[in-house]
Amino acid sequence: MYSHGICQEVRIIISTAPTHYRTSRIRNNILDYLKKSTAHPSANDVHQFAREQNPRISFGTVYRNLNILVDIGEVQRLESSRGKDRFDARFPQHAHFRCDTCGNLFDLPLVPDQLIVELSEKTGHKISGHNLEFTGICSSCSSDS
Amino acid sequence: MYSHGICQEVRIIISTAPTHYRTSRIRNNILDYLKKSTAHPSANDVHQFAREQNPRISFGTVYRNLNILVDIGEVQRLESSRGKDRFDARFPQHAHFRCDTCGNLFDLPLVPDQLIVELSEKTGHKISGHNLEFTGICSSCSSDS
DNA sequence: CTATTTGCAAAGTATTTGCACTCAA
DNA sequence: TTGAGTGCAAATACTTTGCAAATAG
Repeated sequence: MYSHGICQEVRIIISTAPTHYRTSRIRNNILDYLKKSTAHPSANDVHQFAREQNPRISFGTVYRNLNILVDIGEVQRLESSRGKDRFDARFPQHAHFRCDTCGNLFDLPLVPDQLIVELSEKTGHKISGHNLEFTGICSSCSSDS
Repeated sequence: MYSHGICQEVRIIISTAPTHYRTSRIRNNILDYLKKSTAHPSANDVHQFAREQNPRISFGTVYRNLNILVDIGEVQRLESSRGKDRFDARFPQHAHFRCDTCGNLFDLPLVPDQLIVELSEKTGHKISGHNLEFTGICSSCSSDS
């Protein structure tokens, strides 16, 4: 250990998160895409879309932007996808159904607001988000058999 | 490409899954542990528990057994955990609440049977499973502040 | 005996991160 | 000019898999 005098470099990093967000064309494009899409795209889907406009856009950028959009509440992250998150920017929020056979993700006509009020009252927890997924066999797959 | 005569080795593997399951002490222990636990253990938790009894039990074995238990319906896999699955063997099934502050997972008094009947009727999908998670700040964390 | 289960280590998959550079405000 | 955004590649975290040895029925 060397010491050349009494000066030392001291770095204290409190937080690496930005204090505010700037506008970014990529982020806006991603949000538009998610708002228009009904397919609940995965990060990979978003990446492919973004590359159609600018082939140099990287996975890192896609993931960072998706995390920011989730962070600021513009996008809902659907975590139930067995190792692959999906994203949904369409409101009002709703629940989803995943078909075990074809893998498709469908919207369900379940608006959880009332449930949330009831559960908050019963438990005392402040509920601010949800991730509601049902699974089974979709109507199309079950009529095929 | 070489051909030494007309004989070829042909392997057709239809499925690698066993035709039935044997009893396994490890698997039974894991199931007992999950039935008794209220903490919604992760695969890592299960591994640690299993190693208390036999330190040589590997992650592969734990994951394989958890997958089998989910497969045969003894255990519910909670996928909403941001990269880390958790497991629950307590029935009747229920919904969960995850605290964004302390990270704990709580049970919610929501029995989805009625919901499932309604949604099946409305959509025509055959709903057989679910993964219902709400998020926010738990009562304990919100009273701390 | 025969197919399942296991330990071990290596591979796989989805996501995050460090760094230097670019860009918006 | 300053801090946020980006591309790239490497790192991380969790889970699965191939193989030979052990084990249940």
